[in-house]
Amino acid sequence: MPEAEARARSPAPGRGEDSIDFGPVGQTLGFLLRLAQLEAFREFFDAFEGREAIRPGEATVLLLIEINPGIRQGVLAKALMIKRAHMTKMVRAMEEAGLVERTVPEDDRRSIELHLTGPGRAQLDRFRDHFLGHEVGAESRLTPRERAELRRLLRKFLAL
Amino acid sequence: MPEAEARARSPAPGRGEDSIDFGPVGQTLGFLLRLAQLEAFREFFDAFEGREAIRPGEATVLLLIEINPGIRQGVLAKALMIKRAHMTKMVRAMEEAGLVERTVPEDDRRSIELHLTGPGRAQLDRFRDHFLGHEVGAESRLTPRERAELRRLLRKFLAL
DNA sequence: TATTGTTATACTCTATAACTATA
DNA sequence: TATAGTTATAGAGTATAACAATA
Repeated sequence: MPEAEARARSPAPGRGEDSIDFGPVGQTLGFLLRLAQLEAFREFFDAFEGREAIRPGEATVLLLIEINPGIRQGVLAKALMIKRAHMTKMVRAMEEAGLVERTVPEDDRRSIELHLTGPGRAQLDRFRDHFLGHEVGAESRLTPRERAELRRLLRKFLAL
Repeated sequence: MPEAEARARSPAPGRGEDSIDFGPVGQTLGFLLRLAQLEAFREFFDAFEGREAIRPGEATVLLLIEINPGIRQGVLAKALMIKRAHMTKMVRAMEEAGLVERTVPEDDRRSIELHLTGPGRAQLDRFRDHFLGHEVGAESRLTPRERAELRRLLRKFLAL
């Protein structure tokens, strides 16, 4: 395996043979949030390794449609902070895959309401527990109390 | 301005005329970190609006080279959790822009050490205060104490 | 054999703007 | 005149693999 990039499963980003001083950069929320998000997604992909390839974005969309049946595309896009153009492509692909259904409501025929199909529900059932149950950062670093506090602070930051 | 996407400067992601129930998804760290990072970057770009176009990634690289003179490309890439191939392109562009200098050390002639040039230092001086001084989430949502605790938890999560 | 940086390729994500159909 | 969704295009970012030089 001469060039497998090794998927650097090291616990710390910059700790190895060579260390690095992050200085004041390492105290800015923007920088910390970026690294933390990368680390969280890496843990996610490691956890789903070998299983069916479901991406965080698509999984989230399915879960949100399930819990908000008939939600409109634009509302979903705004909630996930992605552009409507991107949401269109995403939802279209999921429609072609037979996972979601798109219907035009009578009261506003410009918009499109989203519902899960049978297969969509079935796929959700397959990954929901694993997806929601996978606790990021559970590997010793943060205590359960700290994880809860981190969630609380992020939700307040986001005004969720 | 018929289609300016309005840069949705709303305080909350999903709060508007239409609301959305995030359900259990809104309690997962991965989801919260992703949204928080997007929000942080949006605040960053809003704050730098109109000023010279410096991107967070490049600014971070300059700041880290300044504080770790002679740091090798690979070490920098690992610390920032980006691939070496991407770091190559980034650093090459910055070299062409005259901001950094790349030298081959005697003890390991495979590697490349990075230093700031005069112009690189000058550009750093121009944005450093604004970049480091810009406090993400300062707009009322989190108290200074909460921001400090958030930073602490993220650093512990990242083992920084 | 392994590692550092490089190049090339492809795919995802994102940003922007113009377009349509509705409102 | 504005809005919801669409389409097209371009640009970042990222992943992957193969390669040369060096260790």
